[in-house]
Amino acid sequence: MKKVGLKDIAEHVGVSIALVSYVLNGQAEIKQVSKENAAKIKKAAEELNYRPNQIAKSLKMLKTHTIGLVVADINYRFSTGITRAIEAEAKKENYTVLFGSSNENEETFAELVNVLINRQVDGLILVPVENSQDQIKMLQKAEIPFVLIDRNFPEIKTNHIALNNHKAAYDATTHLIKQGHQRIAFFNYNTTFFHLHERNRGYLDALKDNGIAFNADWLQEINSANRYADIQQAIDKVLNLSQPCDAVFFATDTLAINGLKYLNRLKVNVPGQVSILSFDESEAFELFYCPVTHLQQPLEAMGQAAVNTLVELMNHNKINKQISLVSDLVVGRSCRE
Amino acid sequence: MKKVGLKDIAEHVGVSIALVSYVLNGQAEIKQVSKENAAKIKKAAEELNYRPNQIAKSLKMLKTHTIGLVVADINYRFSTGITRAIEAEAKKENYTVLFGSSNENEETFAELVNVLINRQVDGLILVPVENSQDQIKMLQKAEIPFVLIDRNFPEIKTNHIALNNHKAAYDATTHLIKQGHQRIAFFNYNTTFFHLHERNRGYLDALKDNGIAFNADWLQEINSANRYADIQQAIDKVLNLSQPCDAVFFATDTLAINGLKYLNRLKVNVPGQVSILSFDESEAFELFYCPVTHLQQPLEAMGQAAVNTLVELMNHNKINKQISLVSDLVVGRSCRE
DNA sequence: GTAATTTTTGTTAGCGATAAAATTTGTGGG
DNA sequence: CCCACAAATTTTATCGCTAACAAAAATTAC
Repeated sequence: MKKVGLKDIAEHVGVSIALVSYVLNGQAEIKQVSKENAAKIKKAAEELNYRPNQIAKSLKMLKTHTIGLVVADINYRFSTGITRAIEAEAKKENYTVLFGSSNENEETFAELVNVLINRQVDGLILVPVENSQDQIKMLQKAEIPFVLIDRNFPEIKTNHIALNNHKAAYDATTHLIKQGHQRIAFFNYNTTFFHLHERNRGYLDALKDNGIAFNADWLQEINSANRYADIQQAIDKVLNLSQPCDAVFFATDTLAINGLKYLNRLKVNVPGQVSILSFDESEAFELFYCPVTHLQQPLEAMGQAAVNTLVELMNHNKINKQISLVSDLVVGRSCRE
Repeated sequence: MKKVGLKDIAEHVGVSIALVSYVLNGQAEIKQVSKENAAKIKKAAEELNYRPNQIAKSLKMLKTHTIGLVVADINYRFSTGITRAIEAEAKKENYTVLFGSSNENEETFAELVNVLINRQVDGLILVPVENSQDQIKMLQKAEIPFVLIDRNFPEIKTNHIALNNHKAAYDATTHLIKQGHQRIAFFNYNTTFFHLHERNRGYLDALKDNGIAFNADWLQEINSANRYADIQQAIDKVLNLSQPCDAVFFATDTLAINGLKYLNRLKVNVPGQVSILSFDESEAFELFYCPVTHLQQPLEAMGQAAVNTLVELMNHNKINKQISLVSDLVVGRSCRE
C-alpha cells in the first residue's frame, strides 16, 4: 500500500493541496473553506487513512516539537521516574520526547546529544555525566536550548533543576542525630560531581552543627567501577572501628542496595546493630526485611520544572533559572528510634 | 548563531551545494571530487560546526533510520532491560530508537504507535497491551514493518519474539516438585494475555505429568488494578487451606514483589514455611533476606532477535519468524531443598 | 449590468538535503 | 586547431508539507 499524502487526498476530492492542508490543520474556519469541501476532505483523509508526514512538516516549519532527553542510566529508578514525569508534562505542552541513556559514559553522552541535535530536537533535557563540561559549553555556544537536571556544574552558568542536596543530606543526618545516633557513617561515590559533594557537605555540616566531632573513617568513598567490593570493605571498616558506627547513610540508592546486600550476608541486624538511611528510592527498599528510610526526590515536580523551563527557552525567552527542590524523608523502619 | 547548512559551506568555500553533499557523505571518491576541494569542504564543515539536518535527509531519502519501540511500562525491569538490548543492537545496525511507554493502556498504546508512524519510523518493535489486536491488524494492513516481543496474539499471525512461557513455567514447577514440594500455588494476573495463559498451562501440565492432583485453590488470579489487596487475599487463602501450600510460584516479578512485601509483613518464613519462585528478575529479589529463585529472561537475545528480524522486514524481505527463547532458572535461597 | 467586495480555491516558493542529468573544464591525439 | 573523452563541477527536480500570494467565483452595491 502506497503512502498517501496531501496530494492523493487533493486528487481524490478534486481540490488543491492547499485546501486539504488547511482543513486537516484545523484552519478550515480561518481560511474559510466551504463546509462542503471541508467535509469531503475530512472524509477522504479518513478513508484513505491519511497520516501526516511529520518529517516534512518539521522541515517546513523548522520546528520538530520534539524534546531530547538524556538520562544517566535507564536502570536507575531516578531515570525511569523522571522520564515518566517529563513525558507526561511534555505531552501537555504538545511535545514528543526523544529518549536516550548515556550509561554514565562520556562518549555515549556526547554521541547521544549529537544524534538528538541532528534530529533537530527543539531542546534538550540532560542529566550530564562526569566530565561533560565541554559538551555543555558547546551547547551554549551553539545556542541550543537545554536544561540540566539532577546534576550541574557550578563553574558553568546554566538553567538547571536539582534537589537541594545540601539541605537533604543535612536534614537527614540531623534526623539520625536527633534519634540518638552518635557515630554516623556516610557512603558516597568517589566522584567529581558537584551534587554528590553537596551531599557530603550537608552531612558534615549537620555533624558540626550538632557538636559531633567528625571521624575521617566515617566518610567512605566508593569507586563505582568497583562498587560491590569497595562497599564491603567500607562496611567492614565502619563496623569494626574501636567505636563502631551506629548508622550508615548512603548517598544513593545504588550504594544502599549493594550495602544492604552485604549486610544481609553478614547477618548484621538492621536497625538493631546499625541504622540505615539512603538517598533516592528503590522498589528493593520495600523488600528488605525492614523498609528502608530514605530521601524521596520530587520527580514529578522536577520533570515539570524541567519541561516548563525548556519550553520557555524554546520560545526564545532568555531566562536563567536555577531551581532547587526539596526531598521528602520517607520513614521506614531501618532506623533505631 | 544561525544554523549552518550545506549552502553555507558551499558559499564559504565557493563551490556548489552538490559538491559539499558528495564530500560530506563520503562520496568524494566515487564522484571524483578534486582532493583540493574535498579538503577545503571538510575543513569548512569542521570550522563552521556543520550538523547535517537528518530531518531533511530523511524526507529526501524516504527513510529515517529510526525504529520505534513501545514497551508496556518503563518501570518494569523487563522494559529497561529490553530497551537497553534493543538500543545496543539497533546502534550496530545504524538505527536510532524512538521510545515510548504505553503504561499498559490501550489508548496510550495506539497513540504512541501513531505518533511513531507519523514520525516516519522505518519499523516498530512492540510489546502490545491487552486488547490491542485492532492496532496490530491496522499495522498489517498498512504494511508497516513491525515485530512483537514478549507478548503476542495467537489469532493474528505476526512476527514475534517471546519466551517459551509454557516450557519456562513447566520446568520451574517441575523444579519445585523435584525438591519435594507437593502443594504449589501459582499466582498469575487475571488476564487475556496469551503469554500469561501459557504460564498457567505450563504450571498445570507439570503438576499433571508429575502425578499431582491440582487443587483449584492453588491457582490464584490477581486483578492488576487491585494488585496488592488481591495478593494479600490470595496469600491468606493458600496459606490457610486445610492443606496449606508449601510453595508459591509468581507469574511475574511485580506479583512477586507485592507478595513478598506481604509475606514480610506476616513474618512468614521463606523458605521455612513456604518456598518462593518467580518469573522475571528484580533488583529487589536480591535484597529479600533470602535471594529469590527466579526465571531470568534472555533480554539480550530477545532484543537482538527483535532488531534483526525487524531489519530484515525493513529491507523488504517477506519473512515470517516466530522466535521462541528459553529462560534461565537462577537459583537463590527462597526454595526449600 | 458592471464595478467593488467578499468568499473560496489554486499556484507556487521554499524548508535542507540528494542525485540524476547537464554543463564546463582539462587533456591528449590526430 | 579541432574533437573526443575524461574529470570536475553545477543545475535542477524532488521528498511532503505550509503559507503567502494570486486568481477565480460568488455576492453585493449602485
